[in-house]
Amino acid sequence: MTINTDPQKIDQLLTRGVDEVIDAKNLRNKLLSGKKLRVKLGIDPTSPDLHLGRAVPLLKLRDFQELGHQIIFLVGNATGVIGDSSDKDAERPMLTHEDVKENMKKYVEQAGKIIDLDKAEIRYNADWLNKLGYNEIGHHADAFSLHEFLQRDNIKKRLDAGKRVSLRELLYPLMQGYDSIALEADVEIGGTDQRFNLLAGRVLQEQAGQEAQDIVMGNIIIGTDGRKMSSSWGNTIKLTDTPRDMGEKIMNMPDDIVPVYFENCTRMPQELIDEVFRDADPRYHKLILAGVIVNFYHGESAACDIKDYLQKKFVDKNLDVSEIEEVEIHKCERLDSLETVSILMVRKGYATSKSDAQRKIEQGGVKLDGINVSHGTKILSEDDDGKVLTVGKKIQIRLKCTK
RNA sequence: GGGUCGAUGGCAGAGUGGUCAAUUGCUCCUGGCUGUAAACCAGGCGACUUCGGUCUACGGCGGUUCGAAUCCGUCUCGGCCCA
Repeated sequence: MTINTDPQKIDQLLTRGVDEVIDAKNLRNKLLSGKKLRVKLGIDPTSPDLHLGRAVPLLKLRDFQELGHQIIFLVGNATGVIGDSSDKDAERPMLTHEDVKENMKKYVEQAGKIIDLDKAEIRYNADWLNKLGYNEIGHHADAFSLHEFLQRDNIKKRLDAGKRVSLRELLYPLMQGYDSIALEADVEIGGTDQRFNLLAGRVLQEQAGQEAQDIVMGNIIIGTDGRKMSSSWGNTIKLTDTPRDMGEKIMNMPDDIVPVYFENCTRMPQELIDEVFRDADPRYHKLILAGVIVNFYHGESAACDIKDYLQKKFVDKNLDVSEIEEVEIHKCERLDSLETVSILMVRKGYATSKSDAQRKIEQGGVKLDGINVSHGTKILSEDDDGKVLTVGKKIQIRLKCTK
């Protein structure tokens, strides 16, 4: 495949969703030269699902791929065990190899929704990192001073707060940096929180006699509640989310982060985005955004369906009963009857425990066909077949009773 | 290695023998308001329950006591200072 050197495309590549490029001039020239570049993105399998935040650099990787460059999707099965604390304000616990292995499988598959895996180089950094000995590690470590490490903002904060900083955490940048040597990377993509680690790659590559990689730092997007997107906050949109979940999360997000998502999480042309924002209605922006994102991850027909659904649910507010997710009522052997509302809620994860379900009911948060479920434990009956159960503002299901 | 302080619910952080399922703040949840969200206001926030209660929980284990998050011993882990 030939390398696309269209200057306009290259500009787009170096700016959209990008916070900073090092060394911008050098990278631009390389891209214009028509040379096929080796572009690396590493992701540690620290949680089972990729989310839209992680997808930002993946989309950037895709941009490179579309221009014809060799992309490398690096699974951090060695770095994942050590754990990077770059984006954390606390020490990250070491994971077990089993955890990492489990997460790894799903990662590659999910990444395949964004990049073309057939043309990508998929690598695992345990293949080289776990072969290093103290001799080499010592050599790498000598390229950095403790002072540099301590100057990192999050490390400094933790030290000032009297929190523990493990020596292990010093190893992380060395590992990520060595990956670049092993892969002979020309470019590395990462989030802005990765700055230190990304720069470590440059230093180590030069130490090893390679040309230093250029760095493309993608924006860090915020979560659906306006805070930093993080799996532990539960404010992520996961790539594995159903179209409906994706759509509803988007409709419920704060208005002012919508443009951020357009820029970083989609590749909708800027002119079209401007067009969308000429309409002042935030709900309209969100509807479009939901459509674009669902289209990308779930396909066109899902996107049409979801826009229709969201329009009805959030704008027209007259959702057809038939469009509400159907949940089957189970039997409850202990009660010798059908299950109760609270058991159903716990089973479906709408409440964390029966006590929690009971509280929601008592507070008037649970309705059956628009009527508050009364105190005590409402036992469902066959008469409830087809009735709509609402829990809070967001959950709505239609009950189904099979005889 | 020595000294010293400390470990409490998702987080922060009170409590220092019974009135503690544990003050308070944040997060979170529910209701109200709103086009959604936010903000704001109100309530809630261990589990189970026949709604009388019952059980589990203040780093682990063991002890003192009628009774322990609180006292003692020991172990594990962390901060700070010294070497």
